[in-house]
Parts: sequence; structure tokens; C-alpha cells
Amino acid sequence: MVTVGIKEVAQRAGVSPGTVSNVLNRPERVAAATRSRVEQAIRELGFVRNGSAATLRAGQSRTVGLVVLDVGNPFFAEVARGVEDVVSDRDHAVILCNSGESPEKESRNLRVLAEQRVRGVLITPVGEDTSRLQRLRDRGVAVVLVDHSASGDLCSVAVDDVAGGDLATSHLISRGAERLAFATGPLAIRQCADRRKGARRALRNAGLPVRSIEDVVVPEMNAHGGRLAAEKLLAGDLPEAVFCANDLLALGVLRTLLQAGVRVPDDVALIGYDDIEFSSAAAVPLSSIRQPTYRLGKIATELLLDECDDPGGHAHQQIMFQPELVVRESSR
Amino acid sequence: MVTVGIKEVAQRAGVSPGTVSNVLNRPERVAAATRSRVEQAIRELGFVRNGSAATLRAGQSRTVGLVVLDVGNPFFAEVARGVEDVVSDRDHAVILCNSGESPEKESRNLRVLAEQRVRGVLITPVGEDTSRLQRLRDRGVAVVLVDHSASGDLCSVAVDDVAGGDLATSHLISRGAERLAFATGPLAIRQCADRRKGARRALRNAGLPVRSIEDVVVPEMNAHGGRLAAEKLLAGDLPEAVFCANDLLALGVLRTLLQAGVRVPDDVALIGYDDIEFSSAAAVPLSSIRQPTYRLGKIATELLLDECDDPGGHAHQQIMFQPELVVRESSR
DNA sequence: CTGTTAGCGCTTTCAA
DNA sequence: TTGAAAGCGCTAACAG
Repeated sequence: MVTVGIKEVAQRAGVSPGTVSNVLNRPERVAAATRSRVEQAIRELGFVRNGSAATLRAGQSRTVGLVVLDVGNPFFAEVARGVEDVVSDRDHAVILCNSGESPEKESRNLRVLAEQRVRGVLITPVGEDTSRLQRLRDRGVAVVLVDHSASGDLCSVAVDDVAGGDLATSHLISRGAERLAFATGPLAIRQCADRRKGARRALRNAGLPVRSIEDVVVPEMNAHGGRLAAEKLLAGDLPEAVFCANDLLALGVLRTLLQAGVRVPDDVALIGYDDIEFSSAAAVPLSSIRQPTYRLGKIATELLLDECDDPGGHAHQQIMFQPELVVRESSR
Repeated sequence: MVTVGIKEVAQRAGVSPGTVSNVLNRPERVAAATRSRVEQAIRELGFVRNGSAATLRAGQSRTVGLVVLDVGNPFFAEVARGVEDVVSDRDHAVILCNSGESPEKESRNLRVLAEQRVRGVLITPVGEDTSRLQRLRDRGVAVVLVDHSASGDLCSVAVDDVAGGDLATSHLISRGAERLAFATGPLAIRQCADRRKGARRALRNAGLPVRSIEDVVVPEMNAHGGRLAAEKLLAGDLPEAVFCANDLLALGVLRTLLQAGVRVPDDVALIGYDDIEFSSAAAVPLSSIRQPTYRLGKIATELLLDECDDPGGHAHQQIMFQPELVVRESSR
């Protein structure tokens, strides 16, 4: 493996290394003839710029870090797609890290990213403590929170879960429901708590008492959790409508209710959250709340790169997206 | 933003920069007392090693590239999780790239990875042409193919789709089916073609004529495609069993059949492919073929890092995982 | 418009 | 066991 650097290219093109660097970084400052001679030499030698050397010298890289709670989760996978699209358009690269909801892993990730001298970090932080992020910023690394709202000194991009809870619940109420249930994972999860808050707001706005909605908390937010929730519901007086904190839960509820001979939506109306691809294919197509997941990643990245490109003129923004109601048969 | 490098640490600890470097890279060669003094200085100053400088000097980085066809696809998201876990255990980082099935984007990705001087690249190539990869290897970058099998001069990790097709079909036959359908996306997609091949092999092995299975090709491998396929089936003589090239397709078929009053599995048995999380939550829980997706990423990464760590002693391996039959009510 | 030059921060011999 | 010193390949300021 021969090493072909800027020097070899310069020699072959009969110019100095500085000129090759200019062709690479500021082509407009090089005479057209010289430039094409250099470009040809680059092609002939198969030269590829050494990014480490460039980063070292220039003091900044062309990479950004992305730290998510779980890459395997379609929500974050879609966010990652948005991030990658923007970053790749701007000729940068993404370093992907998975914190797996562990603060220790998150810290390790952040250290690796700091070592790599990423220009910025997109992160869904594990807890509420953002002091680790503050330290990063002190090092000159831009930070944007994803799916988590910041408080003024940081950019953030999130989706309004309270509004989503309100949207779902208002919809059920508008169909005539007066006795509701909220099937959810642990309320310690911010998303669950916020969606519940929104549900209660909807009740108040409709003039219904808060006790019109019953919380059904299950440990896991998947289909199995949904089955559990449905079993609890079946054991008592069935509500007229059920709002589930996510679609997986809703699919589990749906299936269990149908098996018990309950008709959806005639006996019980149902709505989920996330609008995952499969929801429309459920036994009864599931109403849901859709989040602009791809845009979350896209906008967050644009914010981040803007901050990097103009650290002085940059004003931090906290962007809150509004979720969207998708009505299908399960609550028609 | 003050810059704290190895020199500042050295000064504070009263040692030379070389010793600090040794503490970082070969701590066993440094006297315990000196080492802890240096470690303390590192902590006090909040020193973080400059990865670019290290890479430049050492000639190799601690990053690997991952190029997938679509990060948003749960299959690749799960592969990415496997990759990230291993890489992070070995104190490396992943640079994530999305080719979006475009050869141009793939080339750009590969160039960026080459610039970053990644130690190796994990890739699901867009086409069958692996010459671009060969060029990478000539540069000293290790390459492992993911979900695509290589031919001797490269490592690869894939899942045997022919075996999967055979497994699914043999299962349906063992239930007594003699008239089958194969619902699939375009046969130009390798996975579809291979699964079909497996299905036909199963027929032969069972002594059934190849015409016992009817191909139902639809343009999109999602729930909508499934609906289309089911409508085609309903328009003719219903088969006794349907094998779908993926679960999304199968869910669409399932729903459409149920709506038409067809009982599953009594009238028509059904099996999908991929065993996505939602399959078990379907109106009729869906039988499927499970692939070791996470392991695919994990093993591929281990192979890659092994090759990097011992380029001489490394023997290329082509690993083919066997998929697994998961029987649920839809074909019970 | 092009060439010269001085490092960026670190690793790694080699010598002490 | 530790220190001194020579670059890794590139960029950017400056001079010509």
C-alpha cells in the first residue's frame, strides 16, 4: 500500500502542495488550467485526502455525533435517517452512538465524540441532567437536544407530547366517549407522563371530570403490555374509548379485545401513538398520532450545522413540533 | 476555550509528553506512582486526547464505517445495533452511512470513509459489482459484506434466504397444503428471488410439481402490496396456503383475507418472513421466518476487527446464518 | 495566482 | 522507567 499524499499529487501536477490544498479547499482561487491539471493528477494517483491531518491542522472536523437511546427503535432509526441525509448533503459524516438508556454508556459515547473532535452532537439525553452536555459545549462542541426540550442555552427539537395526548383524547371525546381509559407504560417515562397530561387537558376543555379517564399502567410498552392492559379493562366495566401511549400497546389491546368478542370501534374506540407503519395494517386499522420523526432529525441537524458555521450569530432555538391526528377505522 | 493537550498534562504532572502518551497507550510501561500522578493531572485538566492527531501519527484510526441500504428499515437498524455494541465494547466508533440503494451515494460514502481513514468498512453493497470495494481494500481498509455473500477474497455474513424459503414452504406442505401461492415483491430483489428458489426446492423435495405454487408479484413489499396480492388471490381459486416474502406483505394479505370472510388458517394458512415485532400481535398471530439480525451486525463487526488486528493471519470467512421457523396461529 | 513555510497534537524510536 | 526529538499529512498565512 503506497501512500499517496498531497506532495505526490503536487509533484505529478508540477505545482506546490499549497496549490493542491487550494484546489481541494478553495478551488476558485486557482487558475482553471492549473486546477484541471491537479484534478487529473488526483484522479490518476487515486489520491484521497487524509481527513485526520486536515482536521488536526484546521482544528475542526467534518463529523457530527448522534447519540440515541436505542438505534433498534424505529423512531430513532428514522431520526437517524433524517440526520444522515442532511449531514451527507453537507459533505459531513455521522458518528453513531447508542446509549441504550445507560448514563455510563452515554458518558463514554460523549468522550469518544470529544476525542474525535466532532463539530457538534445531536443527543437524546438519558436523564434530565444536562451538565455533561454543558461540559461538552464548554469545549466548543455544539449540542442540539433531540426529542427533549432545552431551556434557553441550548437548541432543541422535540414533539409536543402534551398536544398529542390532547389531540387523541379530544378526538375520542368528539366521537361521544365519556368514559375513557389511558393505557400506558411507566409514568416515569416523560413521553407517557406528557401524553397523560394532554389527555387530562382535553377532558377539562370538554367539561368532563378528570375521573372520566382511568389510567391503566403496564410495565412494558409493547404488544404484551397491551394484552395485560386489555385484560385489566375486560375485568371491569369496559370504557367507551381507550387511548394507548403507543401503537404497540394499542395493537396488543386491539387483539385482546377482538378475541374477547368486543367490537372495535362499535363497543370500544381505540387510538394509539406513533403511527408506525403496521398500524394501518392491523386487524382494524388503527387511529394514531403521527410524529414528524424524519424532520426531527433533519431540522436538528440543520440547527446544529448552522450553529457550527456561525457560532457568534447563532441564536438558540427550542423547536416544538406539533403531532398530527390520523383517524382510521378503530375510532371512526 | 483553552486547549489542553498532552503537553499541559505533562507539565502539570511534572513528566514529559512521551510519558503521558505512554500512560494513555501502554500504561503498564509506566511506574505506578508516575501513572497516577499523570492520571490525576488528566482529570484535573479535563484532558481529552485529540483523536485526529493520534490517528495521523499512528496511521490508523479507531473507527469503522457502516454503509447500509436504508437506516430507516428495522432490519438495518437492528444490524446497526449489533455493530454499535461490538465497536463500542472495543472502544471504537461507528461512522454511519446510508446509501439509500443509490450507487452514487454509496461511492460518496466510501470516499468519506476513506478520508476518515476508518479501519474497516461493513457494507451491504448496492449492486453486485464489488470492484469499488476492491479498491478500498487495496488502500488497506478491511471490508466485510453484510447480508450479501462474498466469494473468497472477502469476509461476508449473510442469512440463507433459500433455506428460509424452503423452511416456510416445507412447513406449509407438512400441514397438508398442495396448492400454494408465493406473494412477493419484484423478483429482481435478490432476497425475493432466493426465497422463491427455496420454496421451489421444498416442493421438489416433497414430490410436488413446481406448478403447485403460484407467484403473485406486487410492486411494493408493504401492507398495501399485501392487499393487492390478496385481491389477486381472491379473484381466482384460493390456494390452501400463502407464503409471503416479508411480514408486511403478509399482514396486508391477512387483513384483506379476513375482511373477505376467509378464515386463517382454516381456509388459507399464511406465513411471512422477517418476524418483525408486530407479527405476533396481528389479528391472527403470524407465522414467520426469523433472521438473526442483531447477530449479523455483531459477527460481521467481530470479523472486521479481527481482520484489522491481524491482517496477516486473517483468513476470510463467508458466514451463512440459517434462519428459523416460528410457527404461530396463522399456520397452526 | 502560486510557492514557501511553520506548525496542528500526538506517537514512537532511541538514548539516557 | 523516563525524556528528547522527529515527523505523520495537511492547511493557511504570507511572500513573491
